[in-house]
Amino acid sequence: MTLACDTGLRAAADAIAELMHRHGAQTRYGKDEEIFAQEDPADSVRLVISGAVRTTRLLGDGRRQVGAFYFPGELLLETGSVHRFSAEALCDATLLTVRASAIQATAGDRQLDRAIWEATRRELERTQDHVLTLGRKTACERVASFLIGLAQRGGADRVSMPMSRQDVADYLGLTIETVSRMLTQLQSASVVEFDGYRNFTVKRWDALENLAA
Amino acid sequence: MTLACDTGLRAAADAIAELMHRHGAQTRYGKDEEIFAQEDPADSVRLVISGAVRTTRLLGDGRRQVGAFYFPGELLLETGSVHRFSAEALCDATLLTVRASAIQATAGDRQLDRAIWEATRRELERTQDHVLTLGRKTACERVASFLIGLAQRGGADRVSMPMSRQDVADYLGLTIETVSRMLTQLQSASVVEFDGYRNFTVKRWDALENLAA
DNA sequence: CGCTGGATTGAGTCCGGTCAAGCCTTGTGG
DNA sequence: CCACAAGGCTTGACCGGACTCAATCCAGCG
Repeated sequence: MTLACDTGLRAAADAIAELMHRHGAQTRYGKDEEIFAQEDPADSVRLVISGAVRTTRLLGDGRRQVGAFYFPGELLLETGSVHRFSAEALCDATLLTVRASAIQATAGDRQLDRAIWEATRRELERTQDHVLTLGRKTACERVASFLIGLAQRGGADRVSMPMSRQDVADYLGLTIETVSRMLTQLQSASVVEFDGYRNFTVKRWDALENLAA
Repeated sequence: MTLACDTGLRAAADAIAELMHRHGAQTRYGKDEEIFAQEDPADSVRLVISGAVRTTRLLGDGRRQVGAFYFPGELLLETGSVHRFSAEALCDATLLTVRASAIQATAGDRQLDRAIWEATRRELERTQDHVLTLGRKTACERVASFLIGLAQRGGADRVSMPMSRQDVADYLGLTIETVSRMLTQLQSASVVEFDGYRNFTVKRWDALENLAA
């Protein structure tokens, strides 16, 4: 578990994927099915195989904040002993779950430590970016940043957006109406083009990146 | 070093404090002096001895987001190879700095790994709370949450608030005017009482916690 | 087809931002 | 020790971006 330096990172990622496939149990979840709940004991690491997942927290009066979205190949891990978020499947999804005890049983494997460390580090960096977005960006900039994030992770030209407008709103600290208006606006400006509610293509990358600030 | 109460955690915290005192170089920084800059190589871990520190990020057009504040006993570590934030002293401050290479030289010390891991875990959790605050809380709730955080870390009855209104605003995603109005409001409601700009006492804890949501 | 629930669109409101004085501490120099 | 300057903080008036409420649209599905 070392701070800097990227050598061996790929190997670490492979190590955990391999370990998870060896020790993990594969589970299918239906749309909106709960994967774990807030306050549940956090004793597992999960790898998304297919589909997508959101993590959420609730405020006493029902206000909801989406913490993050997870796509295939990404690790869903909570670092404490109790879940601070709940997690639900955005759409039908398959996850590979490994109990922390199984991981500890292989303790001494530095590559594994390394992989979990790297996942946590990435999570922290993503969360820090999220703070900047929520703290200092306008509605339009938030939506643009969000679309960029999706498009970058998607890889393909036509980007799939499996979450609802409500999920996007709760992720960006906005309302569904505002999200909808901004998407319409971006489309009118020919920056992106939607086909259906859940798929879009980036038409003008430079414009989108400018709008994201 | 005030990490939680887990077994061995205290020991881990002590381990890093001890290591830092053994290998670290103590440096003094004046008010607003830069400790490290965004984009600088991140090759050190720092322990705050006295004073306080803020980390900040800038958007292209000058909008500023404060990532976090660090007080004595807290570790200031950036997990990647390059700083994603800059750090400045809030007031005159003393820090103990250890190069990552010195830490790697003692690799094999699991307690040390553990301490850095715990610090990162805490950082992630604090950042996640920050996201909830920025995404879903009102101005008043944000300020109340912030005061609670300060008061809890301070310990004493009379809480010191070493950062400026601008720092608070940039931390909470508000303007100095709004922060000021909320503080006035909380004081009018006898929830807190300020003496001077930089010190306050919590008068009604229950009310403050209610207001923080 | 018609139903249903999510998404869009519109009108009006309000919270927090902006702009502009004015105040208060703190610090400096006489 | 006081006077004064300067910068940070507060307060007020006004504005505007995002929220609220409500009507309508439309894609997906039975």
